[in-house]
Amino acid sequence: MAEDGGARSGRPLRPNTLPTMADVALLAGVSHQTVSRVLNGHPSVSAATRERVLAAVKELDYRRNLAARALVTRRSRLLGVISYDTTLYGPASTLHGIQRAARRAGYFVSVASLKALDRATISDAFDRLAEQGVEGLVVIAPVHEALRALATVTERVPMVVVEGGAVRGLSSVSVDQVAGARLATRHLLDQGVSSVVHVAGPRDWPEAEARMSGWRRELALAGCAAPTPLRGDWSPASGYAAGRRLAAADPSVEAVFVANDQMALGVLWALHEAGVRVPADVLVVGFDDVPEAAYYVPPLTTVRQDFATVGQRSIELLLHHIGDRPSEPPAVVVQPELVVRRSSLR
Amino acid sequence: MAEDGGARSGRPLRPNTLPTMADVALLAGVSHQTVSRVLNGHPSVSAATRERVLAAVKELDYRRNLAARALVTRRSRLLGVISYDTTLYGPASTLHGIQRAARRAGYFVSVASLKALDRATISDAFDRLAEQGVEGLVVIAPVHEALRALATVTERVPMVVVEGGAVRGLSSVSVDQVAGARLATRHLLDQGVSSVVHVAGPRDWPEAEARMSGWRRELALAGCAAPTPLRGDWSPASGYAAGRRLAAADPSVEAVFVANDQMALGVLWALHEAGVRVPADVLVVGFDDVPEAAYYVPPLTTVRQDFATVGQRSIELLLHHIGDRPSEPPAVVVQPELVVRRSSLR
DNA sequence: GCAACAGATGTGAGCGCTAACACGTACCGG
DNA sequence: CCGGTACGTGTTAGCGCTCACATCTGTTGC
Repeated sequence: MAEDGGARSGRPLRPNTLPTMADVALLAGVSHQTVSRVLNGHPSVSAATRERVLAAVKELDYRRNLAARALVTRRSRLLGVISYDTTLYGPASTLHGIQRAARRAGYFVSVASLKALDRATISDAFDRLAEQGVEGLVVIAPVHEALRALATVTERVPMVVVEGGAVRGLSSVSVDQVAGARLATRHLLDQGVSSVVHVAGPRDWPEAEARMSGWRRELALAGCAAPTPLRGDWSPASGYAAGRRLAAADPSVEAVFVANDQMALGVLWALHEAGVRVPADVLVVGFDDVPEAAYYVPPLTTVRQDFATVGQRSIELLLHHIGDRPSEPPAVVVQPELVVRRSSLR
Repeated sequence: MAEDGGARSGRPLRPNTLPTMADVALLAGVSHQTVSRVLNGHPSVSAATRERVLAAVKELDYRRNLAARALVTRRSRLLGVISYDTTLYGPASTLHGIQRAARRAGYFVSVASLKALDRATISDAFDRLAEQGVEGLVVIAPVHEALRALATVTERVPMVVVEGGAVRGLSSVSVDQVAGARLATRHLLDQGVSSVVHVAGPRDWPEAEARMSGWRRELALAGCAAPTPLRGDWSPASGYAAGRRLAAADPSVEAVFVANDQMALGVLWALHEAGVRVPADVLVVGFDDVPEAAYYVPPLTTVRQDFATVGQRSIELLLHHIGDRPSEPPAVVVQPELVVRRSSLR
């Protein structure tokens, strides 16, 4: 065991350079090809040779040069991810799921985290990933514009779109936003309210649109007219603004379905500030189930999205594409789940 | 302009293969070396030739093969990041800062996001990054154990540690946790309370220890005895548990300094549930300034850590190391900032 | 008018690895 | 006892690129 990190016992061919297969081969008294075979788990290597090679690898602290490997195999073992603002809980969790699934499958992940979603930015991100030789692409593209930009990328790289709504020809993974919104709205109606107000996400976001349409559908089913939704931008600040308008304008509001938890937090605070009690006076439901939602004041009823599963499924789908399986399920839909807490219980 | 993505006009040497420099060279009527020069911005290329080459590049939709480039230059232009749970706000923001700074400097980033911080996991992550040929490493290592594991990695890869406290020989970037904690404690004392209780983070986290010692120091300066701190694990749930104990045990508690915002959220809810009013009965201060903190009930006074700057500085420091500048500042300290909101104002 | 030079371009080698094939040696049946 | 068939191992070529150097212009100085 080479526990003394200071003294390298092997004599590399050239100093000041990382050891190569040739160095290992020399030390083990075999050819570099045999070293390669050992490292790649090729069957036809005798146990004794394998031992000797592994010992040499350990002694030299040798590690393969993946660039050289990629060059000759024409496979980078790299997957690319294009994502919007990985600081947010949703994308961050999805990305985490992607990373884990990719690693399990023996792939690396290269991430391009964008601040904007215009065509130039996306195309630049794509170029960077293409140069790295990514074998496939996951696009966490929550905005219509991004998908339009992507459509102009006429590359032959397998691609999976996450949370972008349906796109012609592209396979996608997403949470059933409409179903989630209906769950939330239905739940509020079940509490006996006569209607439900909606604080929506920004236009141009398919997720926001889908949640809105689910809310509309469920209200229609219950025979309620849908009031004009308020618009936010996902931020707590915008939720706060919406909450203030709600509290000021209309004392008849009985229930609010907010398009995400962060905005719901803003709404809760605005209502609290205005002396409106939740849930006694108004019921509130959010969307996402961020880890903090259970400790909001009051604990927030919300729709849980399993981002980890979304990430995992997107990699599974992508790997199928890379494997050239001809016809795969073009779309994977993950079902959301209503998590009931006090904010919606009378 | 090749606006029609469907028709590739160039005739690659081999079909079914991405175009290479040779293909571009052929089309432009120059040598592959000239293509290389154009792409690398080498000065001695005539304007006319450059134009022709760029046109060929565009027509073939050519992109460099970075693996081949890395092989010959012996530079991967890749930086590695080892981080703990990139789902959390702090690491996610830091990572984002790192990515941006790295990209600006022309580097790619490969991330190993760990779920555990034992030696085996860290060493595995290190192996994966080393195989990729990372030129430097940023370790977001919030736990003593990780640093110990890292110390056994006897590699010659430049390394910067983020938020790990001081480590012998390793340069580091961190927020001045002690100063932040003192700011928070001082502020509470300034409100006229006679003492401050602390809900601390887990043992083995240097950040938690530093915040605790800052709190101790400031209390000592004010001549107060420091009560035994409560321990949490950073989660809202653990904050809630601490809050309940606080509310139940001691009606004399006037102020609480909580080691992070998530736990503070749990504390706030526990106090609310117990009928303890914040800030009327008890003052609360958190740490981090997550985006939601301004909308907690009540809005939370907290200590802002500029994670983006931390990420950026860590890359700057790392690049200095890679550039073989002999003696760089071994440690960069970013100053935190107190953000006063209602939870701490009588 | 020719050496000296600078700028623009081409040529060859080789980075570290894997794929394909060639080459042993041992063991089998006829 | 020889051809076949394993199996283990070595040899060679080449992935796509950049580096060092060679070459080939055209321009300048004396």
